[in-house]
Amino acid sequence: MTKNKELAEILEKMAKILEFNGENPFKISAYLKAAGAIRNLSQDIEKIAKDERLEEIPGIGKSIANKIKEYLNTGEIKAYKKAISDVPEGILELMDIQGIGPKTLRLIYEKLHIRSLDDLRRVINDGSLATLPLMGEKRVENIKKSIEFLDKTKGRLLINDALILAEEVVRYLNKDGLIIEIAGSLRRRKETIGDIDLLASSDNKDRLIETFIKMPDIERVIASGATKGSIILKGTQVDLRIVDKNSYGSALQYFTGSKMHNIKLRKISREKGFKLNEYGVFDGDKKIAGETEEDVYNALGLPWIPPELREDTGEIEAAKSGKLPNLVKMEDIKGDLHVHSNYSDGTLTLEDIVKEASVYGYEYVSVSDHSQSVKYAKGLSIDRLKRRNEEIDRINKDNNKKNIVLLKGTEVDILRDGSLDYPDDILEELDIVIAAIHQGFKNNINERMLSAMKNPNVDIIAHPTGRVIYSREGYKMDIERLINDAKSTDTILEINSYPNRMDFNDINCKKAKENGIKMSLGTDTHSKGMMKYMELGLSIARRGWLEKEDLINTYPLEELKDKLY
DNA sequence: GCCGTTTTCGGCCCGACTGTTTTCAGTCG
Repeated sequence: MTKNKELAEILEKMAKILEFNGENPFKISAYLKAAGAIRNLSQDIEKIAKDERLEEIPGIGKSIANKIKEYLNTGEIKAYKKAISDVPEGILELMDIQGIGPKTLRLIYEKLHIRSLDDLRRVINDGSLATLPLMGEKRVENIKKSIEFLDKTKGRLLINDALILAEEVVRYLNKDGLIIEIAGSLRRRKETIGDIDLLASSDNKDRLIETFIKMPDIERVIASGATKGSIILKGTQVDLRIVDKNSYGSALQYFTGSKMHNIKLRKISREKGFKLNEYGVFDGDKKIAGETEEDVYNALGLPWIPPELREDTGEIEAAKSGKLPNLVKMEDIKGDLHVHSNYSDGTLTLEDIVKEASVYGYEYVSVSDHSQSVKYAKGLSIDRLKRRNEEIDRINKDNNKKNIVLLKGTEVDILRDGSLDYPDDILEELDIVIAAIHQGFKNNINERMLSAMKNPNVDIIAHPTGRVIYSREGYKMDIERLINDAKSTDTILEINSYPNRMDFNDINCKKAKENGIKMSLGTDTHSKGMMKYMELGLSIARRGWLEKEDLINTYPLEELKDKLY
């Protein structure tokens, strides 16, 4: 699906160029909408183009469809090539600076011949920026600070880091019976978060904003008004919005987004003759909903839609026709199928694992230690594996009354030649075999994974992910092919939710589901906090529209056994 | 540029905050 990504990026850049050229704003949003639609596609754009179905994608019409076809056929888009050649290199990145929009950019380009970030820094320092119309001391200062902020923060926060920061702020503000919660992309549980949005309801708005903008460790206050505050905290922008109780539901809906989801809802609202904003649903001057999110959706003739689905990727249509998925929930999860013990590189003893899992009410946990050749992760020799299994047997016997079963598992390495790191007779003795690559990242990843999947002892394939991989150059895996291979070999795909290893993301989940592939949630936990990681994994699954039956670790133990061996 | 149960043109979601100017344009989400 690399072409999907490339095309989405081109269309987004086109939108920026159009914006710089002061084109019709609706044309700009048309490009952005098309880009978003392609980015969220669970199908390969090349396949759709081949089937002549491009224009069936909402947001893609004749003109953009032709550009897509041109790109797929020739590798370039003439209109794009021309547009980009008319725009000075480096000017587009200036649009990422908070406080500089298209009008200002055009102005500084024409009056001061700014073409790069360095140019901009120069005119700030020599004072010429301040001489422009509508440009005063404060605006220059804000732009200066925004540049510093841009330099300092690289990219977006991973969801788990964003959650920790957001919860910190909520804890700090949450005094005096306040209603406060996380909204925005964090509530939708996106893998990465640009900024943190919080919504609150309070009798004393002024005092809450005051507390908010005076939090310790604040780097900068961007805005503070009567109902809204915006700060930079630890390199991340945090927005707080305060509304009255009777508008809380509509405000929560509004600030949860996504933008595209909201735009479509407003459209539906208009079609019904209503007006929808963050204060409620209005029929003329009469407010007909707003206190809860359910009310808002119901007023528009829709059932409540889970935040994780609100991306305008078909959820509104599904809601209309009563076909929303019944998303998998935490209470459906019967166990974790990928945990490391201190036999290999984890810190938890087998007893610790049982103890923690029993708190969550799990029925089983698979102990999936590394195999013998992964020396840096204390991979288990066959001897140590046997000893670990004996301990598991002992613990299971003792724990009968607790109803938790430890499964004998392994995360067996796929070696450089595609063979597995334990002989078949050893693998046969195990309950669950996960195969994964930890070495030879440059060589034939897909081929080696396929050969592992063909081994009847392999139940689950976990693909290489995360820090380990991204730090090695030349790593290349085709996830499209992985999904096809899993399908042809009837192998379960692991959704690995260890922080930073979430490249088997929601879009891939959706695609795998459409191909009828079963998946498993494996947290890859090495220390305390299994549940935290499981929640992350669950959010990927939910964003991928997965239902209970799509995940094998929602099965009770007996059914799981049938499924695996 | 896209779109259509007020269809092939004329719409396109809606409001808060800032800074500069004095009534509002620009930016953001």
